[in-house]
Amino acid sequence: MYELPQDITQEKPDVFRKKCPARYLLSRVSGKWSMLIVDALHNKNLRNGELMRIIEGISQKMLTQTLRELEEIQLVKRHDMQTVPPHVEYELTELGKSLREKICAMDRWIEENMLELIANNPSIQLKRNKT
Amino acid sequence: MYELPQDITQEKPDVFRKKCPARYLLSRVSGKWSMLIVDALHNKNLRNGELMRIIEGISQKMLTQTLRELEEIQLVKRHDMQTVPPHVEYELTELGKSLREKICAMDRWIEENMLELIANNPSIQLKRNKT
DNA sequence: CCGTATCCTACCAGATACTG
DNA sequence: CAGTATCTGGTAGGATACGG
Repeated sequence: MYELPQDITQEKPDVFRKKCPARYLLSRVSGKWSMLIVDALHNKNLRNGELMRIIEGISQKMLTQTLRELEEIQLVKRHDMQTVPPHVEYELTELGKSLREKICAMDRWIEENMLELIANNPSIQLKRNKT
Repeated sequence: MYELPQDITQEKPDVFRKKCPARYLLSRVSGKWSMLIVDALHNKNLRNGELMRIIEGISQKMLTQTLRELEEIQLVKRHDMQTVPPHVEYELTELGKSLREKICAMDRWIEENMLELIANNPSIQLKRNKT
């Protein structure tokens, strides 16, 4: 899906090109958990447990893993208070806050158009994933 | 990830709730191929082969599969011209065009901020997926 | 040209148990 | 509280071959 480009700086960013870093970033950002985490962090910093409670169905493993990935691409900042018991907060970076606008727009759009999207589609109401 | 709600109509759409259809729709829409296909269909109808050429790296299987899923949730309309050789076009529905705005906003944002996102991250430049 | 049908594999992600 | 570590199965998705 994503291959190393010859020279990143001289390449025009383009999600349609499989060798472009933009494609890799899209796959990271568009993940379901990524979008939900960024959405959840909209107005305040949240702790591990708070995120677990807000995002129903996410596992501890996927939460941690996704947070680390979001940190890596500069969207989330991790604040470890170095206390006992541990207190860690996650915060959106400026870049993250900027992206959040786009993600929230999508999430809210989906919620607003939910009934229309599943209209005449009894099959969707039958689909269920485990967990 | 997604479970059947007791009664869809009386439920407030909420992507954070795992039993809400909005969660299922998000997972469909946020898929990497889904977003690229909707993005690609922005200003004109496209044929199977054209989509294959525009979206580098997508397989025939995933293209067809994703198009069928987008059809199912009323985002894409399939036009079979019933000719020999076959001529099939894909078009965004009104709902699809509405969503396209949100998706394009995300894609363009990623492209514009690509260099900043991978800054200080030589590791990302080393990551590569097969294909 | 526009697909379907199989087969097969990697890895995504859940379950569970353990730690500072 | 906020994580790691390990095991495992399911499935996303690639490769290939065939068909109208």
